[in-house]
Amino acid sequence: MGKKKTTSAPPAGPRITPLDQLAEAAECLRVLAHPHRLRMLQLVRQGDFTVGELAAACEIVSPAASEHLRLMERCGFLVADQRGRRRYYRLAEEHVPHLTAILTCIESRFGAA
Amino acid sequence: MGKKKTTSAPPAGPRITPLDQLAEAAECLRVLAHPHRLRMLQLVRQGDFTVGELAAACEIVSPAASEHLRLMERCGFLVADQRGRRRYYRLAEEHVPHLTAILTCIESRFGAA
DNA sequence: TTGATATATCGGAATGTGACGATATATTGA
DNA sequence: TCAATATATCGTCACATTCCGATATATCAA
Repeated sequence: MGKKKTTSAPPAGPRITPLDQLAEAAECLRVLAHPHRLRMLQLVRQGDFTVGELAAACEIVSPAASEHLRLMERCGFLVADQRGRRRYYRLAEEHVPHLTAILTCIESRFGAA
Repeated sequence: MGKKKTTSAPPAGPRITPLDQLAEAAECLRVLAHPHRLRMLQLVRQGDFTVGELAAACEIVSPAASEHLRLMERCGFLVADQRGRRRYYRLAEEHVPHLTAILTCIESRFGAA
């Protein structure tokens, strides 16, 4: 039972995260936990899209898409710039790695055409 | 479509997932989207734990922990075996890769002691 | 200007979730 | 057997979310 310590073993600590940090993480996950929002994220990963385009891709009306997009903008996942009467959404740079990780995980499990 | 976009991207498939699959994915994410459940998953990644141990680690009462654990068991994330009056939970083998990916993502963003 | 388009916002109904307390069941140990 | 422990279940309540329809605002096109 002597703990044989190999070189460069990862930190053996129990790797737990404070509960208030996990609460933040859970909030982020709740934002992701919606089929239309997931599809919107899949799309904006590949370029800019307008509210109407994303609504059509999700087969929902624009007002509904607008709310989903604003939610994701408020929590920092998306950024938008307005050009004329259109509003173009794209992924926020800082979240690209995390969102990519999660979307890749989902696609590996549920497939992507 | 935005014409200012540099459309040099190859016409690779838009990598979208059918909405009903995304609905399943969203359900899974909703299960994960809770601070106590996230901590439970962090713990059971490192071995088996009883309901009471997980409740203590989350600073909640056992009945609450019991419900969270049963939810994660029903959706396939956890498996349990009963030994005496204790019930030991651990990660379901088939979900280890996906859960590891997501927990790693969370820990990289929110830290883990 | 007028009319059409794109997006945003509001109100309300339906639904679901989580916390909580109380109780129930089962197993161990004395 | 009895009492204590470990876990499960139930009922209820407060709260948030989602969807829908209607309306509001802003911008473009003619």
